[in-house]
Amino acid sequence: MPELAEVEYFRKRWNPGLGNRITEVESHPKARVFRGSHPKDLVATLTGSRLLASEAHGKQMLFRFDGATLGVHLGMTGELRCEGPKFVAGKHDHLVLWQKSRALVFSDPRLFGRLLFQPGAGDPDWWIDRAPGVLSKEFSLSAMAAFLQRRRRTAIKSILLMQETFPGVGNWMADEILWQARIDPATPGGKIEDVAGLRKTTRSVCRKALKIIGTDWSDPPTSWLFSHRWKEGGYCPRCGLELARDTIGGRTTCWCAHCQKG
DNA sequence: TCTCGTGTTTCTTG
DNA sequence: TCAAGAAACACGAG
Repeated sequence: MPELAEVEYFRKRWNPGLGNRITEVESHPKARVFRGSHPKDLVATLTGSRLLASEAHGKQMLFRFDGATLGVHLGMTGELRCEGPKFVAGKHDHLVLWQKSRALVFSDPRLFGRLLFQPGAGDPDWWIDRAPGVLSKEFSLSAMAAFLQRRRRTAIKSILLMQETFPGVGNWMADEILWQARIDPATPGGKIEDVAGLRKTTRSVCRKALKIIGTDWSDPPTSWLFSHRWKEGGYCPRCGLELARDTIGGRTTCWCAHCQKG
C-alpha cells in the first residue's frame, strides 16, 4: 500500500516506542528484506539501544537509535505496527524490536520491502543524498521543467513514478495528480503545456493525502479519483462517464478519457 | 486454477 | 552512453 502518505502513517505506528530501550531483537536474518545489510550486526547493536527519533521522506523511513540507524522501505506489502507484550511473531514478521511493554514489528509477505541497517551515529549516505521532497522549497518549477524535457518522450505517468524526482509518488497518487490536473497519462513529458499547473497539483495532492491518510488512514474525499479507480467499471466523479483503464509504463493506469487531454 | 498487484532493480533492446 | 520497456523478485487476494 505504501506511497508517501501511507509511509507517514506507518512511521508513526512505532511512536509509542520512542525514548524506550530495545530489550531484545527477533529477526529472520535470511529474509530477502535484509539484502544489502548485515542482520547479525543489527541484532547485536540494537539490543540495549534506545529508539530516539524517526523521519519519513518519500517512500523511505529512517529510525534513529543511539548507536545506529535503521532504514525501512515497505515495498508493495510491507507494514509497521506496534503490538503488546504477549505478541507472537508470525511467518511474515521479519523483524521484531522488543521493548519492555511492547513489540515494534516489521512485516512483509511479498518481501519487496527492505531494511537498511547502519551502525554508528551518522546518517547513511542514501539518506543524505535523497532527492528534494515534493513539498520542499527545492522542488522548483525550473528543476521540474528540466526533468520533463530530459524525459520528453516518456509518458508523464511513468515520469511521475520516478523517485529520483518525485519521491513518494506511487501508482495511485500519479493517477490522482493527472486526473486532477486534467492531463492524459500517456502525454509525453515534453508535451506538457502547463508545467506550473502540474507542479501545483502534485504538491496539493501530496499535501492533502498526507493530512488525510498520513494522520489516521482515512480515505480521501469521494470527489477524488481515488475511491473510483480500483476496479474496472468505475465512473469519473467529475463528469460521470466511465473511466478508462490500461497499462502505461508497465503499471495499471486509470483515467477519464473525457476530462483528461494530452 | 489463474490473474493481478499502492515497488524497485536488473536485464535487454534500440 | 543513454533511455525506455520488459522481466524478475514472491505471495496473497479475488
